[in-house]
Amino acid sequence: MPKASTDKHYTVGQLAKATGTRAVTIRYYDHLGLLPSAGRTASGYRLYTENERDRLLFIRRCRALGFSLDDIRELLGLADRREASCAAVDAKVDEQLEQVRMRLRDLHALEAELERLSACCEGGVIGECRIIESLSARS
Amino acid sequence: MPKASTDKHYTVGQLAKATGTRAVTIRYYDHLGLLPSAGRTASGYRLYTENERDRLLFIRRCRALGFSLDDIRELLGLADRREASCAAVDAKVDEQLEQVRMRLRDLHALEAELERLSACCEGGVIGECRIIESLSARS
DNA sequence: AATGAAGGTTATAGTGGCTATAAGGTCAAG
DNA sequence: CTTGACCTTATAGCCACTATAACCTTCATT
Repeated sequence: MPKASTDKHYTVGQLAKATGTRAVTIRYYDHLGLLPSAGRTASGYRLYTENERDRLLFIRRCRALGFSLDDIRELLGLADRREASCAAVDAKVDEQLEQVRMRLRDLHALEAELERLSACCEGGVIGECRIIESLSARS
Repeated sequence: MPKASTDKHYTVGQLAKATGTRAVTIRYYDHLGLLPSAGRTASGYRLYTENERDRLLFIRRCRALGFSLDDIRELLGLADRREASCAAVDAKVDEQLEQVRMRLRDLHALEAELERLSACCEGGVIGECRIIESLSARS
């Protein structure tokens, strides 16, 4: 890793473009303390370095995997402790994987039920619609 | 099922038990106008009839299928027009089905990526963890 | 009749992860 | 020296609830 120009600076807007994040979202992360200690220009503009850009990219990758911001806060904390065991990281990933699988199971069930409903419509009037019938109480 | 006493009345709590919905949620639906015109006792308690119980069950079934409350408001409107074509109902179901399938595709991709991540952890320290590496910027 | 528990009522604020709006300050170019 | 693109903050809204507070009603027991 040749760290050539490590002192490149970004305003929020530039960082937004560089990372595919909206500026408001960056400010939101700042507000939450996820992207802390941004430097400021004399006039109060945020100034980010490559360090913070990388941190933001890390956050966005985690978000894309479905991690909550709280999860990400933990992951960021772990990532900084280079000598610690990575068991906790692995556990977080496995936990997230399990949650995704649970949601998949739920959605598959939903899909099946919606398919069933869709198939039973024969194109008549609502008074005879099996979909509405199915959704209505007949207990 | 002999529908003996069609004028059975429910307080919120009773309706909650009868439908597996929380009382607060029922009041919330009332507030939104989804479960309108509940009668009131002299002292101001809501009083629901079997009509409203059925309407609530309809809402809950739709919710279980992932429909938004706005969708449900539409579906309720449709369900009442017994002579109208049920094409709109069918379309709503198909649209919801398509959305569920989209979310399924997204989640399957997430699952695959998380599986990949999980598999690449070899149980060392964080400094060498491939998961953290994967999540960190290397562009 | 008094009391206490279990119900009911309202209004308001919080959840998560942003997004939208308002009302203003800064900066480079023409 | 003005225009327009950028930046700043604070606040409110989204969805479908959930939680809290402060109060009122009903019913059973003493």
